[in-house]
Amino acid sequence: LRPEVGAIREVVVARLPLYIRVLSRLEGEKEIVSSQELGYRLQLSAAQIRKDLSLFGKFGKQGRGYDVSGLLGALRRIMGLDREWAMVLVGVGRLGRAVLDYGRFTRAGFRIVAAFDIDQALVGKRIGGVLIQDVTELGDTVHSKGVRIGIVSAPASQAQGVVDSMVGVGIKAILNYAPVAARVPPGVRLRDIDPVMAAQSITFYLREESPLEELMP
Amino acid sequence: LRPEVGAIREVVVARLPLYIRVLSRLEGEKEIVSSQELGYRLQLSAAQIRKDLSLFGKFGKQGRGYDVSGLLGALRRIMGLDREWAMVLVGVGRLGRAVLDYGRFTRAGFRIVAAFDIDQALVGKRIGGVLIQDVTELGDTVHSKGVRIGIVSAPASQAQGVVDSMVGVGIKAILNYAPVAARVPPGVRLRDIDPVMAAQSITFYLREESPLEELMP
DNA sequence: TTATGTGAAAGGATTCACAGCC
DNA sequence: GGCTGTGAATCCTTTCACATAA
Repeated sequence: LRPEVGAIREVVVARLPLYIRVLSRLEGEKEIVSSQELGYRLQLSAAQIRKDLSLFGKFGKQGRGYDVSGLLGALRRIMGLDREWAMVLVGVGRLGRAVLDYGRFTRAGFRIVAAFDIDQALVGKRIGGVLIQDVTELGDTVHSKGVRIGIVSAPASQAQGVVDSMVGVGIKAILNYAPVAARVPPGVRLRDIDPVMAAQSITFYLREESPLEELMP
Repeated sequence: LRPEVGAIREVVVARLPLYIRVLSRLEGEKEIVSSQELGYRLQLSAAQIRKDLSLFGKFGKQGRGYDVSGLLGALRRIMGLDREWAMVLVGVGRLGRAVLDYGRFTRAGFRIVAAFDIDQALVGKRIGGVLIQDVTELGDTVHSKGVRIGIVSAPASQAQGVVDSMVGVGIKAILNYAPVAARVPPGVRLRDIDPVMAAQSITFYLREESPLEELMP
């Protein structure tokens, strides 16, 4: 078993942070956990969890289960979460300020090291301890601080442009808060954060009135 | 072809809001769009889009494509987005206030009609025009206003309790901003909104240092 | 006895490829 | 010529079920 990053499927990678989240909560509470209990807590099957973990190694002991803090540490290392990650944020409007004020990134090891905007009234100020710079300085900061993750909190109309600039200066991973389907070249990863889409994906199940057939052309 | 809500797969339902998002942006810009162009903009295959849409009816014209506003309207009706949805929010801390201030829900047809907290210092105040009530009044408000969607913005330690209360008073869909794997009974839909997990799911691809093999037990 | 790790089987989702229509 | 709608084929994901180990 020689796992290559490319051999691990994206669905699996997306589940590991879930495992990390429950394990963190379990740590201190109990030493050992079974795939069954993890599955119960995450509403996943026990087999799924065992198979996911088996892609990266043999972490469990038969007849017992998994060592909570051992597994947690291993998953953190696998995901690259045993270090701090620097991020830059572009777009210091209302949304951008909320993101800067959001404490959970810091607690999880993600540090926003600089923020950018085109509005000269904002440039030079600090929000949540972060200096706001002019967007033209994006490249310099990204290079000098070795940043690889960007947060787009610009308005929708400017989001693609911001994404392009980030890609241009070498950013490899983007969290996009703008409600647009941005395009990125291969090799750059994009994650959309859009609470409205989450809400919209749920109303389908609430509209048991008017059956679908009536809506069909 | 008689589509039943239950026959439509969840992956498909999750994509429809994406289609709605591009179509809204396309509306006014052009009249007709092909599955090819939609696929290009969303980084999906044209076949995928045609197959998804075909589950709900024949919306396109061969040789031409899809009528942008016609398709947009149809998808909105299918998703139940041709009406306003009332929501309640529980947990008016920093995060809750940011959600209340976030204008996009309103613009998308989701109205937060009431907010709840246990902190008596907050009860009676208004944020973004929304009255903050004591949590004990949750049931009354949900019933009198016919609310079916809840937003959990309480601290992690209280999130499951809030979810349970919401379920108890008849809420059927929950947007969970708390970083916990909450459990809901069958029939209640839950969507997690967790920017930190989004960030964590991306670092795996950034850590090409230290190959996975070295991390294996 | 209990619970992992894992091939084999089943079940879903996506893509192919083409008939049919504009 | 161009593009949809759709069975068939492929690919991917999840579950089953059991040998294996503590």
